[in-house]
Amino acid sequence: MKTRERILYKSLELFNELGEPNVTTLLISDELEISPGNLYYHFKSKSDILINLFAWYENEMGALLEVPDGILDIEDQWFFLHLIFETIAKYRFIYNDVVHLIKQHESIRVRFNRIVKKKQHASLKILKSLKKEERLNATDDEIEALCENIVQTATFWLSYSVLSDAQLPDDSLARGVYQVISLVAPFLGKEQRDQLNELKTAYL
Amino acid sequence: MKTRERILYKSLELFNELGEPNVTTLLISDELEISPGNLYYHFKSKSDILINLFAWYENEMGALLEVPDGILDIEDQWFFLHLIFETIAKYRFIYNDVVHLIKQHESIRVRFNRIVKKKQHASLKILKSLKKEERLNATDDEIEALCENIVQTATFWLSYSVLSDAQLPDDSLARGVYQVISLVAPFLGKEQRDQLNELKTAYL
DNA sequence: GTCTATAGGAAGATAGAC
DNA sequence: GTCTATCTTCCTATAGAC
Repeated sequence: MKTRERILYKSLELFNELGEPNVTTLLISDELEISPGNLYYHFKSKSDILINLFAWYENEMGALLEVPDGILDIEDQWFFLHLIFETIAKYRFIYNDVVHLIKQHESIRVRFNRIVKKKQHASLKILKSLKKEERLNATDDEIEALCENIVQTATFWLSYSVLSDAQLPDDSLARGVYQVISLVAPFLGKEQRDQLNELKTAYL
Repeated sequence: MKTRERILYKSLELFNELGEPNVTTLLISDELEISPGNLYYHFKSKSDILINLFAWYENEMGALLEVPDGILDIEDQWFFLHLIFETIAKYRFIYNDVVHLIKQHESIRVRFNRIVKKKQHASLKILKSLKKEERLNATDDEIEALCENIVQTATFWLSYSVLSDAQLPDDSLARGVYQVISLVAPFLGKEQRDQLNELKTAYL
């Protein structure tokens, strides 16, 4: 692996573990056993590293959010949400720091906002096709509020779960998925609510 | 107002506006037109200021969470939640920074966690009495998941709403209250769902 | 591409006079 | 209680040799 890439991977690891503001360029270079000067040969600033990592995240999450066409079964939703949560976990420093990140980098505010909009759009799409298929029983107002709650929960579940347990426990992804589906469940038919319970016992 | 108090109020204001890590002791003293030395006469460190503000928050939120006995009507819930959201808004630097705050101050982790537990306990209490009165129709599993979602939404709604709008808009508190009640609504009877819609048109 | 050395600056905190 | 002056430390970033 080229040095440039090694720097990015190590930064991601350290940002996630310690939070971006607590990771110095010196720490990154130390951990990689290269000189700080070398790091600055590859990146002109610490922000530069951050922006590059954000671009990674943006691409991965963006790609995921393209596909939610024809996701109808609870199991498909479970799987889809799990992929979303994995991506969030992979770049959790962004989520833990959002408010600061967007305050300090206007460009990130715009781009992160675009992702949030895409998430809302994806959930709306799924909910509307569920309604069309008469599997979901909800008014338009209810769907709108539900949509916001889904995205909000997906966005901050991991931050929330860190509050109780210092470490990120293994099952907290599955738990997040379960929480999101619980939001939709009361609007579903009996059959699908039972299916959710099965999934719960299987994964939690 | 004594200098000590003025420092705390100004710090709270600046922490909320800029985020705690971006507020220096020099900035605080500048804004108050006192010397940095004077600030350090009253507080032995920046953390010391933070811990004091956290204690304020802890007291106010703790007091609020003592009372949710006999809250049954949607309107009472609306009012109660509004008080909660106001307190969160007042100390929003804590919520925007939770993950860092608890990583850097173990004592805050424990204390914030205690508040979260109290919040869960309060919602559980309300939900259980609603069920007992047969106004709420949900299984124990559903109530448990609902409870988590309520607290999660209440905790991070403000951070979430900052993502789309740079400023905190006036109605975002009411919007947060509405989102939380929307979580409960599908488990309520028709009469109370209508009541929620009335409240929505009244406040949003 | 990589190193060493160091500039330049900001932030937290203290000493001592008034 | 409050001020000025200053110390120390830490961090980002650059210069210049190899």
